[in-house]
Amino acid sequence: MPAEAQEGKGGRVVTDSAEQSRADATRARLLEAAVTAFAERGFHGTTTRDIAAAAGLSPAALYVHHKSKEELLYLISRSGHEHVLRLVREAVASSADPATALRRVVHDFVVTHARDHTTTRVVNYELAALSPAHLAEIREIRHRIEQAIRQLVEAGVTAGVFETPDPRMAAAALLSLGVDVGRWYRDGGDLVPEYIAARYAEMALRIVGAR
Amino acid sequence: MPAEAQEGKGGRVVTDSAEQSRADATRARLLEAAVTAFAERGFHGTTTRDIAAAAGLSPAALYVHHKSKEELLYLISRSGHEHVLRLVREAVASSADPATALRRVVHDFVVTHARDHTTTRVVNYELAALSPAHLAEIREIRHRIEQAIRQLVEAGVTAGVFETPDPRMAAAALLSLGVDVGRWYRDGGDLVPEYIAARYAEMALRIVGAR
DNA sequence: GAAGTTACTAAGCGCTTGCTTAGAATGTGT
DNA sequence: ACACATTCTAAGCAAGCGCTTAGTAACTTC
Repeated sequence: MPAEAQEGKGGRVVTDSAEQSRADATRARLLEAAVTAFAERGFHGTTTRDIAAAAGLSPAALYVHHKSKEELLYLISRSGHEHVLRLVREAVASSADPATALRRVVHDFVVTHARDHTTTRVVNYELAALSPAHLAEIREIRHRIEQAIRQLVEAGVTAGVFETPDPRMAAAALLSLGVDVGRWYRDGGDLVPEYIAARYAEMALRIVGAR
Repeated sequence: MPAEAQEGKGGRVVTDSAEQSRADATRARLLEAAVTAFAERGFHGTTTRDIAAAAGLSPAALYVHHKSKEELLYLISRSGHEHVLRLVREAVASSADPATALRRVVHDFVVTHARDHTTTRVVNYELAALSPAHLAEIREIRHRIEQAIRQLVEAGVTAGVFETPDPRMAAAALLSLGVDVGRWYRDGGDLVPEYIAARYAEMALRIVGAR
Protein backbone atom coordinates (compact mmCIF):
# COMPACT_ATOMS: atom_id res chain seq x y z
CA MET A 1 0.00 0.00 0.00
CA PRO A 2 2.10 2.96 -1.20
CA ALA A 3 -0.54 5.39 0.07
CA GLU A 4 0.30 4.66 3.67
CA ALA A 5 3.35 5.90 5.55
CA GLN A 6 5.92 3.15 5.86
CA GLU A 7 9.62 2.56 6.05
CA GLY A 8 11.31 2.03 2.72
CA LYS A 9 13.92 -0.67 2.27
CA GLY A 10 16.78 1.82 2.54
CA GLY A 11 15.54 3.30 5.80
CA ARG A 12 13.97 6.15 3.86
CA VAL A 13 10.47 7.09 4.94
CA VAL A 14 7.85 7.01 2.19
CA THR A 15 5.32 9.60 3.31
CA ASP A 16 2.73 9.27 0.56
CA SER A 17 2.10 8.03 -2.97
CA ALA A 18 3.46 11.24 -4.51
CA GLU A 19 6.95 10.48 -3.24
CA GLN A 20 8.29 7.42 -4.99
CA SER A 21 11.62 5.70 -5.06
CA ARG A 22 13.12 4.88 -8.42
CA ALA A 23 12.22 1.21 -7.90
CA ASP A 24 8.58 2.10 -7.22
CA ALA A 25 8.42 4.10 -10.43
CA THR A 26 9.95 1.25 -12.42
CA ARG A 27 7.56 -1.26 -10.85
CA ALA A 28 4.66 0.94 -11.87
CA ARG A 29 5.99 1.29 -15.42
CA LEU A 30 6.24 -2.48 -15.71
CA LEU A 31 2.67 -2.89 -14.45
CA GLU A 32 1.41 -0.31 -16.92
CA ALA A 33 3.22 -2.01 -19.79
CA ALA A 34 1.79 -5.35 -18.69
CA VAL A 35 -1.78 -4.00 -18.58
CA THR A 36 -1.51 -2.68 -22.13
CA ALA A 37 0.04 -5.87 -23.46
CA PHE A 38 -2.34 -8.23 -21.64
CA ALA A 39 -5.34 -6.21 -22.83
CA GLU A 40 -4.19 -6.26 -26.44
CA ARG A 41 -2.84 -9.78 -26.85
CA GLY A 42 -3.89 -11.61 -23.69
CA PHE A 43 -1.71 -13.04 -20.94
CA HIS A 44 -0.42 -16.00 -22.96
CA GLY A 45 -0.02 -13.89 -26.09
CA THR A 46 2.31 -11.55 -24.24
CA THR A 47 5.98 -12.34 -23.56
CA THR A 48 8.01 -11.04 -20.65
CA ARG A 49 10.28 -9.51 -23.28
CA ASP A 50 7.31 -7.52 -24.66
CA ILE A 51 6.59 -6.09 -21.24
CA ALA A 52 10.19 -5.27 -20.40
CA ALA A 53 10.76 -3.61 -23.78
CA ALA A 54 7.59 -1.49 -23.42
CA ALA A 55 8.87 -0.34 -20.03
CA GLY A 56 12.26 0.50 -21.58
CA LEU A 57 14.11 -2.25 -19.72
CA SER A 58 16.03 -5.42 -20.42
CA PRO A 59 14.14 -8.73 -20.06
CA ALA A 60 15.96 -9.50 -16.81
CA ALA A 61 14.87 -6.26 -15.14
CA LEU A 62 11.31 -7.53 -14.89
CA TYR A 63 12.49 -10.14 -12.36
CA VAL A 64 14.23 -7.55 -10.22
CA HIS A 65 10.83 -6.01 -9.49
CA HIS A 66 8.36 -8.88 -9.83
CA LYS A 67 8.49 -12.56 -9.01
CA SER A 68 6.89 -13.79 -12.22
CA LYS A 69 4.75 -12.87 -15.19
CA GLU A 70 1.76 -14.32 -13.36
CA GLU A 71 2.42 -12.02 -10.41
CA LEU A 72 2.02 -9.04 -12.73
CA LEU A 73 -1.37 -10.36 -13.79
CA TYR A 74 -2.36 -10.96 -10.18
CA LEU A 75 -1.38 -7.43 -9.07
CA ILE A 76 -3.31 -5.91 -11.98
CA SER A 77 -6.30 -8.13 -11.36
CA ARG A 78 -6.40 -7.55 -7.62
CA SER A 79 -6.13 -3.78 -7.70
CA GLY A 80 -8.62 -3.64 -10.57
CA HIS A 81 -11.15 -5.74 -8.70
CA GLU A 82 -10.64 -3.86 -5.45
CA HIS A 83 -11.22 -0.59 -7.28
CA VAL A 84 -14.50 -1.82 -8.71
CA LEU A 85 -15.67 -3.24 -5.37
CA ARG A 86 -14.94 0.06 -3.63
CA LEU A 87 -16.74 2.00 -6.35
CA VAL A 88 -19.82 -0.22 -6.20
CA ARG A 89 -20.04 -0.14 -2.41
CA GLU A 90 -19.69 3.64 -2.31
CA ALA A 91 -22.36 4.04 -4.96
CA VAL A 92 -24.72 1.66 -3.13
CA ALA A 93 -24.24 3.62 0.09
CA SER A 94 -24.61 7.00 -1.59
CA SER A 95 -28.39 7.11 -1.28
CA ALA A 96 -31.17 5.52 0.75
CA ASP A 97 -33.35 5.52 -2.34
CA PRO A 98 -32.67 2.30 -4.30
CA ALA A 99 -33.37 3.98 -7.64
CA THR A 100 -30.93 6.81 -6.99
CA ALA A 101 -28.31 4.39 -5.70
CA LEU A 102 -28.75 2.05 -8.68
CA ARG A 103 -28.45 4.92 -11.14
CA ARG A 104 -25.17 5.86 -9.47
CA VAL A 105 -23.88 2.27 -9.34
CA VAL A 106 -24.49 1.63 -13.03
CA HIS A 107 -23.24 5.07 -14.02
CA ASP A 108 -19.93 4.72 -12.17
CA PHE A 109 -19.52 1.06 -13.11
CA VAL A 110 -19.97 1.89 -16.79
CA VAL A 111 -17.70 4.94 -16.69
CA THR A 112 -14.91 2.83 -15.21
CA HIS A 113 -15.38 0.02 -17.72
CA ALA A 114 -15.22 2.51 -20.58
CA ARG A 115 -12.49 4.85 -19.35
CA ASP A 116 -10.29 2.05 -17.98
CA HIS A 117 -11.26 -0.48 -20.62
CA THR A 118 -7.65 -1.62 -20.91
CA THR A 119 -7.53 -2.63 -17.26
CA THR A 120 -11.08 -3.97 -17.13
CA ARG A 121 -10.41 -6.21 -20.11
CA VAL A 122 -7.57 -7.86 -18.23
CA VAL A 123 -9.69 -7.94 -15.06
CA ASN A 124 -12.65 -9.65 -16.72
CA TYR A 125 -11.14 -11.81 -19.43
CA GLU A 126 -7.78 -13.08 -18.15
CA LEU A 127 -8.95 -14.80 -14.98
CA ALA A 128 -8.12 -18.26 -16.35
CA ALA A 129 -4.41 -17.41 -16.44
CA LEU A 130 -4.23 -16.78 -12.69
CA SER A 131 -2.73 -19.39 -10.38
CA PRO A 132 -5.35 -21.43 -8.47
CA ALA A 133 -4.61 -19.60 -5.20
CA HIS A 134 -4.77 -16.16 -6.78
CA LEU A 135 -7.90 -17.07 -8.73
CA ALA A 136 -9.64 -18.09 -5.51
CA GLU A 137 -8.80 -14.74 -3.96
CA ILE A 138 -10.05 -12.81 -6.98
CA ARG A 139 -13.25 -14.83 -7.17
CA GLU A 140 -13.96 -13.80 -3.60
CA ILE A 141 -13.82 -10.12 -4.56
CA ARG A 142 -15.96 -10.74 -7.63
CA HIS A 143 -18.51 -12.46 -5.45
CA ARG A 144 -18.72 -9.40 -3.18
CA ILE A 145 -19.24 -7.13 -6.18
CA GLU A 146 -22.05 -9.30 -7.52
CA GLN A 147 -23.57 -9.58 -4.06
CA ALA A 148 -23.62 -5.82 -3.54
CA ILE A 149 -25.51 -5.27 -6.77
CA ARG A 150 -27.91 -8.15 -6.19
CA GLN A 151 -28.71 -6.89 -2.69
CA LEU A 152 -29.43 -3.44 -4.02
CA VAL A 153 -31.90 -4.80 -6.56
CA GLU A 154 -33.53 -6.98 -3.88
CA ALA A 155 -33.77 -4.00 -1.53
CA GLY A 156 -35.55 -2.03 -4.24
CA VAL A 157 -38.02 -4.85 -4.81
CA THR A 158 -38.66 -5.22 -1.09
CA ALA A 159 -39.20 -1.47 -0.78
CA GLY A 160 -41.70 -1.67 -3.61
CA VAL A 161 -39.82 0.76 -5.86
CA PHE A 162 -38.52 -1.95 -8.25
CA GLU A 163 -40.64 -4.57 -9.97
CA THR A 164 -39.03 -7.56 -11.64
CA PRO A 165 -39.87 -11.28 -11.88
CA ASP A 166 -36.34 -12.36 -10.88
CA PRO A 167 -34.03 -9.91 -9.08
CA ARG A 168 -31.10 -12.30 -9.47
CA MET A 169 -31.42 -12.27 -13.25
CA ALA A 170 -31.84 -8.51 -13.30
CA ALA A 171 -28.64 -8.14 -11.28
CA ALA A 172 -26.82 -10.46 -13.68
CA ALA A 173 -28.01 -8.35 -16.60
CA LEU A 174 -26.84 -5.11 -14.95
CA LEU A 175 -23.40 -6.61 -14.37
CA SER A 176 -23.28 -7.81 -17.97
CA LEU A 177 -24.08 -4.39 -19.34
CA GLY A 178 -21.15 -2.83 -17.52
CA VAL A 179 -18.62 -5.61 -17.99
CA ASP A 180 -19.28 -5.84 -21.70
CA VAL A 181 -18.63 -2.13 -22.19
CA GLY A 182 -15.00 -2.97 -21.46
CA ARG A 183 -15.06 -5.32 -24.44
CA TRP A 184 -16.55 -3.07 -27.12
CA TYR A 185 -15.56 0.44 -26.04
CA ARG A 186 -12.81 2.13 -28.13
CA ASP A 187 -11.01 5.34 -27.41
CA GLY A 188 -11.48 8.16 -29.89
CA GLY A 189 -14.96 7.13 -30.97
CA ASP A 190 -17.92 9.51 -30.87
CA LEU A 191 -19.22 7.92 -27.67
CA VAL A 192 -17.73 9.42 -24.53
CA PRO A 193 -17.83 7.36 -21.25
CA GLU A 194 -20.15 9.82 -19.51
CA TYR A 195 -22.75 9.64 -22.26
CA ILE A 196 -22.74 5.84 -22.38
CA ALA A 197 -23.03 5.76 -18.60
CA ALA A 198 -26.03 8.10 -18.62
CA ARG A 199 -27.92 6.02 -21.20
CA TYR A 200 -27.01 2.75 -19.46
CA ALA A 201 -28.18 4.07 -16.10
CA GLU A 202 -31.58 4.85 -17.64
CA MET A 203 -31.77 1.38 -19.13
CA ALA A 204 -30.80 -0.11 -15.77
CA LEU A 205 -33.80 1.53 -14.13
CA ARG A 206 -36.04 0.11 -16.83
CA ILE A 207 -34.56 -3.36 -16.37
CA VAL A 208 -35.42 -3.41 -12.67
CA GLY A 209 -38.82 -1.85 -13.34
CA ALA A 210 -38.25 1.31 -11.30
CA ARG A 211 -41.45 3.29 -10.79
CA MET B 1 -19.70 -26.78 -47.02
CA PRO B 2 -20.43 -30.39 -46.09
CA ALA B 3 -24.17 -29.79 -46.34
CA GLU B 4 -24.01 -29.43 -50.13
CA ALA B 5 -23.57 -32.22 -52.65
CA GLN B 6 -19.99 -32.31 -53.92
CA GLU B 7 -17.31 -34.64 -55.16
CA GLY B 8 -15.02 -36.01 -52.46
CA LYS B 9 -11.29 -36.27 -53.01
CA GLY B 10 -11.46 -39.97 -53.69
CA GLY B 11 -14.09 -39.59 -56.39
CA ARG B 12 -16.79 -40.56 -53.89
CA VAL B 13 -19.88 -38.41 -53.90
CA VAL B 14 -20.77 -36.85 -50.57
CA THR B 15 -24.52 -36.52 -50.67
CA ASP B 16 -25.14 -34.81 -47.34
CA SER B 17 -23.67 -34.01 -43.94
CA ALA B 18 -24.78 -37.36 -42.50
CA GLU B 19 -22.39 -39.23 -44.77
CA GLN B 20 -18.82 -38.43 -43.82
CA SER B 21 -15.47 -39.75 -44.87
CA ARG B 22 -13.02 -40.73 -42.15
CA ALA B 23 -11.02 -37.59 -42.84
CA ASP B 24 -14.12 -35.43 -42.39
CA ALA B 25 -14.83 -37.06 -39.05
CA THR B 26 -11.25 -36.52 -37.89
CA ARG B 27 -11.33 -32.91 -39.04
CA ALA B 28 -14.49 -32.40 -37.01
CA ARG B 29 -12.95 -34.04 -33.95
CA LEU B 30 -9.95 -31.73 -34.16
CA LEU B 31 -12.23 -28.72 -34.45
CA GLU B 32 -14.24 -29.84 -31.44
CA ALA B 33 -11.09 -30.38 -29.40
CA ALA B 34 -9.84 -26.93 -30.45
CA VAL B 35 -13.10 -25.24 -29.41
CA THR B 36 -12.93 -26.76 -25.95
CA ALA B 37 -9.26 -25.92 -25.48
CA PHE B 38 -9.53 -22.36 -26.84
CA ALA B 39 -12.56 -21.70 -24.64
CA GLU B 40 -10.81 -22.95 -21.50
CA ARG B 41 -7.32 -21.59 -21.93
CA GLY B 42 -7.50 -19.20 -24.87
CA PHE B 43 -5.81 -19.48 -28.27
CA HIS B 44 -2.31 -18.68 -27.05
CA GLY B 45 -2.74 -20.80 -23.93
CA THR B 46 -3.48 -23.84 -26.06
CA THR B 47 -0.80 -25.90 -27.80
CA THR B 48 -1.26 -27.90 -30.97
CA ARG B 49 -0.25 -30.91 -28.88
CA ASP B 50 -3.19 -30.24 -26.53
CA ILE B 51 -5.62 -30.25 -29.43
CA ALA B 52 -4.18 -33.33 -31.11
CA ALA B 53 -4.13 -35.28 -27.84
CA ALA B 54 -7.76 -34.33 -27.06
CA ALA B 55 -8.71 -35.61 -30.51
CA GLY B 56 -6.80 -38.85 -29.85
CA LEU B 57 -4.13 -38.15 -32.45
CA SER B 58 -0.42 -37.49 -32.69
CA PRO B 59 0.71 -33.84 -32.90
CA ALA B 60 1.54 -34.24 -36.59
CA ALA B 61 -1.97 -35.41 -37.51
CA LEU B 62 -3.34 -31.93 -36.95
CA TYR B 63 -1.39 -30.72 -39.98
CA VAL B 64 -2.78 -33.46 -42.20
CA HIS B 65 -6.22 -31.92 -41.79
CA HIS B 66 -5.58 -28.25 -41.14
CA LYS B 67 -3.03 -25.75 -42.40
CA SER B 68 -2.25 -24.17 -39.05
CA LYS B 69 -3.47 -23.59 -35.51
CA GLU B 70 -4.78 -20.20 -36.61
CA GLU B 71 -6.86 -21.87 -39.33
CA LEU B 72 -8.66 -23.88 -36.65
CA LEU B 73 -9.54 -20.66 -34.86
CA TYR B 74 -10.70 -19.09 -38.10
CA LEU B 75 -12.95 -22.03 -39.00
CA ILE B 76 -14.48 -22.04 -35.51
CA SER B 77 -14.93 -18.28 -35.54
CA ARG B 78 -16.42 -18.14 -39.03
CA SER B 79 -18.97 -20.90 -38.57
CA GLY B 80 -19.88 -19.55 -35.13
CA HIS B 81 -20.45 -16.05 -36.45
CA GLU B 82 -22.38 -17.30 -39.48
CA HIS B 83 -24.61 -19.32 -37.18
CA VAL B 84 -25.40 -16.27 -35.06
CA LEU B 85 -26.02 -14.07 -38.10
CA ARG B 86 -28.45 -16.61 -39.55
CA LEU B 87 -30.23 -16.95 -36.21
CA VAL B 88 -30.61 -13.19 -35.80
CA ARG B 89 -31.84 -12.63 -39.33
CA GLU B 90 -34.39 -15.44 -39.07
CA ALA B 91 -35.65 -14.08 -35.75
CA VAL B 92 -35.92 -10.54 -37.13
CA ALA B 93 -37.91 -11.82 -40.11
CA SER B 94 -40.13 -14.05 -37.98
CA SER B 95 -42.67 -11.33 -37.22
CA ALA B 96 -43.85 -8.00 -38.60
CA ASP B 97 -44.36 -6.79 -35.04
CA PRO B 98 -41.06 -5.34 -33.74
CA ALA B 99 -41.79 -6.39 -30.15
CA THR B 100 -42.49 -10.00 -31.10
CA ALA B 101 -39.43 -10.10 -33.36
CA LEU B 102 -37.20 -8.57 -30.68
CA ARG B 103 -38.41 -11.02 -28.06
CA ARG B 104 -37.50 -13.85 -30.45
CA VAL B 105 -34.10 -12.33 -31.35
CA VAL B 106 -33.02 -11.92 -27.75
CA HIS B 107 -34.43 -15.28 -26.73
CA ASP B 108 -32.61 -17.21 -29.46
CA PHE B 109 -29.45 -15.14 -29.11
CA VAL B 110 -29.31 -15.83 -25.38
CA VAL B 111 -30.13 -19.53 -25.73
CA THR B 112 -27.25 -19.93 -28.17
CA HIS B 113 -24.82 -18.01 -25.99
CA ALA B 114 -25.72 -20.17 -22.99
CA ARG B 115 -26.04 -23.57 -24.65
CA ASP B 116 -23.01 -23.09 -26.91
CA HIS B 117 -21.05 -20.99 -24.43
CA THR B 118 -17.88 -22.89 -25.28
CA THR B 119 -18.07 -21.84 -28.92
CA THR B 120 -19.36 -18.34 -28.22
CA ARG B 121 -16.50 -17.68 -25.82
CA VAL B 122 -14.03 -18.39 -28.61
CA VAL B 123 -16.16 -16.41 -31.07
CA ASN B 124 -16.34 -13.30 -28.88
CA TYR B 125 -13.06 -13.27 -26.97
CA GLU B 126 -10.38 -14.71 -29.27
CA LEU B 127 -10.74 -12.29 -32.18
CA ALA B 128 -7.32 -10.74 -31.52
CA ALA B 129 -5.58 -14.02 -32.34
CA LEU B 130 -6.96 -14.11 -35.90
CA SER B 131 -4.74 -13.14 -38.84
CA PRO B 132 -5.44 -9.64 -40.17
CA ALA B 133 -7.19 -11.00 -43.27
CA HIS B 134 -9.37 -13.40 -41.29
CA LEU B 135 -10.14 -10.75 -38.70
CA ALA B 136 -11.39 -8.40 -41.41
CA GLU B 137 -13.71 -11.09 -42.73
CA ILE B 138 -15.08 -11.87 -39.26
CA ARG B 139 -15.57 -8.19 -38.45
CA GLU B 140 -17.75 -7.92 -41.54
CA ILE B 141 -20.08 -10.66 -40.21
CA ARG B 142 -20.13 -9.05 -36.76
CA HIS B 143 -21.10 -5.76 -38.37
CA ARG B 144 -24.06 -7.43 -40.09
CA ILE B 145 -25.23 -8.95 -36.80
CA GLU B 146 -25.07 -5.60 -35.02
CA GLN B 147 -26.75 -3.89 -37.94
CA ALA B 148 -29.67 -6.33 -37.95
CA ILE B 149 -30.38 -5.73 -34.28
CA ARG B 150 -29.96 -1.96 -34.53
CA GLN B 151 -32.34 -1.81 -37.50
CA LEU B 152 -34.94 -3.79 -35.61
CA VAL B 153 -34.80 -1.37 -32.68
CA GLU B 154 -34.99 1.60 -35.04
CA ALA B 155 -37.94 0.05 -36.86
CA GLY B 156 -39.75 -0.30 -33.55
CA VAL B 157 -39.10 3.32 -32.66
CA THR B 158 -40.27 4.49 -36.09
CA ALA B 159 -43.41 2.38 -35.79
CA GLY B 160 -44.06 3.97 -32.41
CA VAL B 161 -44.02 0.70 -30.48
CA PHE B 162 -40.58 1.30 -28.90
CA GLU B 163 -39.54 4.38 -26.99
CA THR B 164 -35.87 5.03 -26.22
CA PRO B 165 -33.64 8.14 -26.20
CA ASP B 166 -30.92 6.42 -28.25
CA PRO B 167 -31.73 3.30 -30.30
CA ARG B 168 -28.04 2.74 -31.03
CA MET B 169 -27.21 2.50 -27.32
CA ALA B 170 -30.20 0.27 -26.71
CA ALA B 171 -29.00 -2.06 -29.47
CA ALA B 172 -25.51 -2.11 -27.97
CA ALA B 173 -27.00 -3.03 -24.60
CA LEU B 174 -29.06 -5.87 -26.09
CA LEU B 175 -25.96 -7.28 -27.78
CA SER B 176 -24.01 -7.00 -24.52
CA LEU B 177 -26.63 -8.91 -22.56
CA GLY B 178 -26.43 -11.86 -24.93
CA VAL B 179 -22.68 -11.86 -25.52
CA ASP B 180 -21.91 -11.69 -21.83
CA VAL B 181 -24.06 -14.74 -21.09
CA GLY B 182 -21.38 -16.71 -22.90
CA ARG B 183 -18.88 -15.44 -20.33
CA TRP B 184 -20.71 -16.22 -17.08
CA TYR B 185 -22.94 -19.18 -17.96
CA ARG B 186 -21.86 -22.55 -16.53
CA ASP B 187 -23.25 -25.98 -17.31
CA GLY B 188 -24.90 -27.84 -14.48
CA GLY B 189 -26.06 -24.75 -12.61
CA ASP B 190 -29.68 -24.20 -11.60
CA LEU B 191 -30.23 -21.79 -14.48
CA VAL B 192 -31.24 -23.49 -17.70
CA PRO B 193 -30.72 -21.63 -21.04
CA GLU B 194 -34.44 -21.40 -21.77
CA TYR B 195 -35.18 -19.71 -18.45
CA ILE B 196 -32.38 -17.17 -18.81
CA ALA B 197 -33.55 -16.45 -22.35
CA ALA B 198 -37.13 -15.85 -21.19
CA ARG B 199 -36.10 -13.39 -18.47
CA TYR B 200 -33.63 -11.63 -20.77
CA ALA B 201 -36.26 -11.27 -23.51
CA GLU B 202 -38.54 -9.52 -21.00
CA MET B 203 -35.72 -7.21 -19.96
CA ALA B 204 -34.96 -6.48 -23.60
CA LEU B 205 -38.50 -5.23 -24.15
CA ARG B 206 -38.13 -2.97 -21.13
CA ILE B 207 -34.80 -1.64 -22.42
CA VAL B 208 -36.33 -0.52 -25.71
CA GLY B 209 -39.44 0.82 -23.94
CA ALA B 210 -41.91 -1.48 -25.65
CA ARG B 211 -45.53 -0.45 -25.01
C1' DG C 1 36.17 10.11 -3.35
C1' DA C 2 36.02 5.72 -1.29
C1' DA C 3 32.56 2.30 0.45
C1' DG C 4 28.36 0.47 0.25
C1' DT C 5 23.76 -0.04 -1.52
C1' DT C 6 20.48 -0.11 -5.18
C1' DA C 7 19.10 -0.71 -10.04
C1' DC C 8 20.05 -2.70 -13.92
C1' DT C 9 21.99 -5.75 -18.08
C1' DA C 10 24.50 -9.45 -21.13
C1' DA C 11 24.38 -13.88 -21.77
C1' DG C 12 22.29 -17.97 -21.72
C1' DC C 13 19.93 -22.41 -19.72
C1' DG C 14 16.49 -25.82 -20.10
C1' DC C 15 12.24 -26.39 -22.04
C1' DT C 16 8.23 -25.81 -25.09
C1' DT C 17 6.42 -24.01 -29.19
C1' DG C 18 4.34 -24.46 -34.17
C1' DC C 19 5.26 -27.03 -37.75
C1' DT C 20 7.87 -30.43 -41.17
C1' DT C 21 9.75 -34.65 -43.02
C1' DA C 22 10.09 -39.31 -44.11
C1' DG C 23 7.90 -43.35 -43.67
C1' DA C 24 4.64 -46.84 -41.65
C1' DA C 25 0.00 -48.53 -41.14
C1' DT C 26 -4.66 -48.75 -42.81
C1' DG C 27 -8.31 -49.03 -45.96
C1' DT C 28 -10.19 -49.68 -50.88
C1' DG C 29 -11.01 -51.02 -55.69
C1' DT C 30 -10.29 -54.66 -58.92
C1' DA D 1 -4.09 -60.62 -53.40
C1' DC D 2 -2.17 -56.97 -55.40
C1' DA D 3 -1.68 -51.99 -56.34
C1' DC D 4 -2.69 -47.67 -54.83
C1' DA D 5 -4.52 -43.92 -52.41
C1' DT D 6 -5.54 -42.34 -47.81
C1' DT D 7 -4.67 -41.59 -43.00
C1' DC D 8 -1.74 -41.37 -39.50
C1' DT D 9 2.89 -41.34 -36.59
C1' DA D 10 7.99 -41.10 -34.81
C1' DA D 11 11.36 -38.08 -34.74
C1' DG D 12 13.04 -33.75 -34.78
C1' DC D 13 14.18 -28.73 -36.31
C1' DA D 14 14.54 -23.84 -35.63
C1' DA D 15 12.69 -20.38 -32.96
C1' DG D 16 10.88 -18.52 -28.94
C1' DC D 17 9.56 -19.09 -24.10
C1' DG D 18 9.98 -17.89 -18.74
C1' DC D 19 13.37 -17.22 -15.85
C1' DT D 20 18.37 -17.26 -13.67
C1' DT D 21 23.13 -16.11 -13.00
C1' DA D 22 26.98 -13.36 -12.69
C1' DG D 23 28.52 -9.11 -13.11
C1' DT D 24 28.35 -3.92 -14.30
C1' DA D 25 26.56 0.78 -13.83
C1' DA D 26 24.45 4.25 -11.16
C1' DC D 27 23.19 6.45 -7.22
C1' DT D 28 23.78 7.56 -1.87
C1' DT D 29 26.29 8.21 2.21
C1' DC D 30 30.02 9.64 4.76
